[in-house]
Amino acid sequence: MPKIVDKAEMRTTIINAALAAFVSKGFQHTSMSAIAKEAHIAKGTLYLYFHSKEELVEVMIENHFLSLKEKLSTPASLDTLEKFLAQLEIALLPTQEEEALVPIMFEAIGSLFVSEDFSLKYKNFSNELEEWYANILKELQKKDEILPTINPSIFSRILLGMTDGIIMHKCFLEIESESYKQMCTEIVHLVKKGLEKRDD
Amino acid sequence: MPKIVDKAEMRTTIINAALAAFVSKGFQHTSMSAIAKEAHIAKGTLYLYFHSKEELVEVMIENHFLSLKEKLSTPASLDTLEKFLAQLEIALLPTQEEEALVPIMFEAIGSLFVSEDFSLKYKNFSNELEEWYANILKELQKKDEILPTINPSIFSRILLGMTDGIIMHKCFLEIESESYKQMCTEIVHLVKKGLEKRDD
Amino acid sequence: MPKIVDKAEMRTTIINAALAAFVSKGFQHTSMSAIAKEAHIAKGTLYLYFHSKEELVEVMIENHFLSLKEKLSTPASLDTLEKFLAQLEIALLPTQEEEALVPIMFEAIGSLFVSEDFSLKYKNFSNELEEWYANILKELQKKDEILPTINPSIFSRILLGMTDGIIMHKCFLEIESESYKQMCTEIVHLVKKGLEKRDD
Amino acid sequence: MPKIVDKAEMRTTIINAALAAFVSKGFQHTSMSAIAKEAHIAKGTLYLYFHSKEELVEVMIENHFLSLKEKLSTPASLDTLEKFLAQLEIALLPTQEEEALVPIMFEAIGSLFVSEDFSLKYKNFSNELEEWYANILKELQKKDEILPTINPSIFSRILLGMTDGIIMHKCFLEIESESYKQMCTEIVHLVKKGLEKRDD
DNA sequence: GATGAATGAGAATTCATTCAT
DNA sequence: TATGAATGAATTCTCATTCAT
Repeated sequence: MPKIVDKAEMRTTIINAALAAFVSKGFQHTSMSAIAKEAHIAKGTLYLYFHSKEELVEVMIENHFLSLKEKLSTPASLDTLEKFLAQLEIALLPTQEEEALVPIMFEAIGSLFVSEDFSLKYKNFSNELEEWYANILKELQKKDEILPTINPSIFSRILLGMTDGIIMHKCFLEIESESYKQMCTEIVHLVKKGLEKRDD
Repeated sequence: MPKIVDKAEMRTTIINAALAAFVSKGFQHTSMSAIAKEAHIAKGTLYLYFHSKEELVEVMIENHFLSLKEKLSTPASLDTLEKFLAQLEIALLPTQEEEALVPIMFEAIGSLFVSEDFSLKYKNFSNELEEWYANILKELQKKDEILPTINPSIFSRILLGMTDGIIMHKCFLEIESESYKQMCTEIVHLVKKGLEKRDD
Repeated sequence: MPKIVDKAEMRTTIINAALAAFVSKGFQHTSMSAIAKEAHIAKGTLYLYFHSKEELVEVMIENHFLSLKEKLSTPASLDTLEKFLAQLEIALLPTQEEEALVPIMFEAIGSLFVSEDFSLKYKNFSNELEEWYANILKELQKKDEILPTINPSIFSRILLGMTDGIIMHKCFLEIESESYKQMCTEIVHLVKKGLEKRDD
Repeated sequence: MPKIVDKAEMRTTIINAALAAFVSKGFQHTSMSAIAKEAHIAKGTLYLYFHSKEELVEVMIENHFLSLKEKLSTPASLDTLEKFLAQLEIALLPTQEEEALVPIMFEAIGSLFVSEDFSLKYKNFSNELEEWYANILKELQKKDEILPTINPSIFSRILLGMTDGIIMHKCFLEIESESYKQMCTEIVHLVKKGLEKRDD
């Protein structure tokens, strides 16, 4: 009688364990053994759920992408500049978990980028985000909430790059919480000025 | 007398070879053997110039930092908002070499960040840049070129994070040249709006 | 379930293989690869049982110490000078295995002696042996079997040094069996003269 | 115009440097580089005087043997038991330099013993010593100074082994000076009893 | 399904020796 | 002669992956 195991649940457990291990030792210095130990399973069992270390980390990153997407409201609900800016501010605040993930992500992504496959996924994800932002901006333009001269696609890319850069600095440089809040406020202010119609 | 070698030149040669190897295979998948081969020297020779792979990559990154610093004009010469914005635009355009370095940097930095030593260096470099930006902004405020309400330190951090993020996206996502130019123009425009006094 | 292995047995197997390899090539000229080959296991497997070459040789030496100790009778049973001398004669006759070990021991011990840790263990073992001998001598003095003027501790150290030296010469110089027997007889005789009361 | 260098002197200098280096780091952990540095010459220069590390250490050991031989008085001068015993006592007291050499010797000898050539030399040296001792004992027997029943050859081997063993213990076990003196006295006493005619 | 012992390719690093200058 | 840069074989050790139980 085989044990009934929820495969998906087990994968999640393993990914969380892997994440915990990566956070404390870094990606490349964490062995599959260490991950197994952290997950309280045997090394061999790991391979029943992930065929390789690479797959494991790819799924982990994909999950991270998905969770980021889930944080995004539906475009429809962001129908005013104010709401959009509020969303931006949220995007700038990583949860503690995300924050821990960032250095790992960089290390892992760097090493995964040799794979054409992975970099494609990454680009797709980025494009999805860009579209999401662009759609919102287009809607806001239709509603005359923001400058009509803005190129939604270009501006979206800027927002994405900027957000990632700011978060990255926060995570790598351990910017203190108070300063970071000011930075966020200022960024929102900056974007507001950039988008809003002058003569309001 | 033994062969006379310009030690510094040799180090540069090796670093370039390493960079080339890293670019084609990624940092952690590049062995010291491969670097030696790329540099057309023996494995042992490598160790005459760098005591470890870690040292090699650290020096490589430090060199990158230095070359970034050298790109910065002296603060004194940036005495108008226009000049400052021109500098910003330059900062957003990585040379081809820098562009290749970026993914490597992330992979390596991720793995080096476990070392207290390295992360300190990184923070120091970041702080230097911040100061550099902040000094310019203060000068511009004195000269009444930009809004007095701006907090130079906070705004500098934003510029740094933003710049890094935009460049990172360019490098990882292979944004096409034309779009990227538009992004740069738009960013400069955005920053201009954020800094300049409205009622000019 | 994975293969069930008697860990202790495997360690013994490996140690024997290592010993065989050391005997034919010397300690420092024997690589871990060679030991693995001799033990008919993979290099990696070796490291499942011993974390380093140093640990392997330390355990090997410790085992040797233990087997030497086990050769010693209980002090209580050596209650006459004759019995004591018989024990001494036994101590002078290394088994074939021990004989092979001796040159290895010297080479390894020489190189291990840089480690404070190891030299401490070695001294402790030596001290134990000294105490063992000294206790016997004290008992024999109590029983008026030997000269009361003998200093048990000093005499024990002499016996230990002498024994080691004689065995060492046997092993390094390949003294022929017949001569060696005569040497042992003579030594026992010498010690007897040194210990016994003249006017018996 | 070539520098005039006394080849023999240079070899001595190098050997002393090597010895110093070996003492502080052990034989196998001392590289030729380190020896060169200690001798204040270049690595390449080392090879002008010794063709290999092995040759260097062999010469070093041979020198040690020679200096030991030189410590021996001429047999003719040891014409009484008392004089012989005095010589024995001297043989038991290594100079500070010799003492440092002993652990090195063991490590090096162990590793050199794989070479048939070297072990032969070692045996020859040992045989020479044995003969030297045996000759003295024979002379003493002729002069009726010691027991005629003693086998000079066998007894010599015992003395040699014993001496080496005692010195070895002193060097490895760091026996304190006072105890060691007592041991020496006791050994001399022991040998005296073993050799002298009872009814004196 | 689960286990963890076994594997062996491959990594970083060392160092005796050579050789161009 | 003297030098020390260059070499590359050899070494120790790691770890992703496999597989017998």
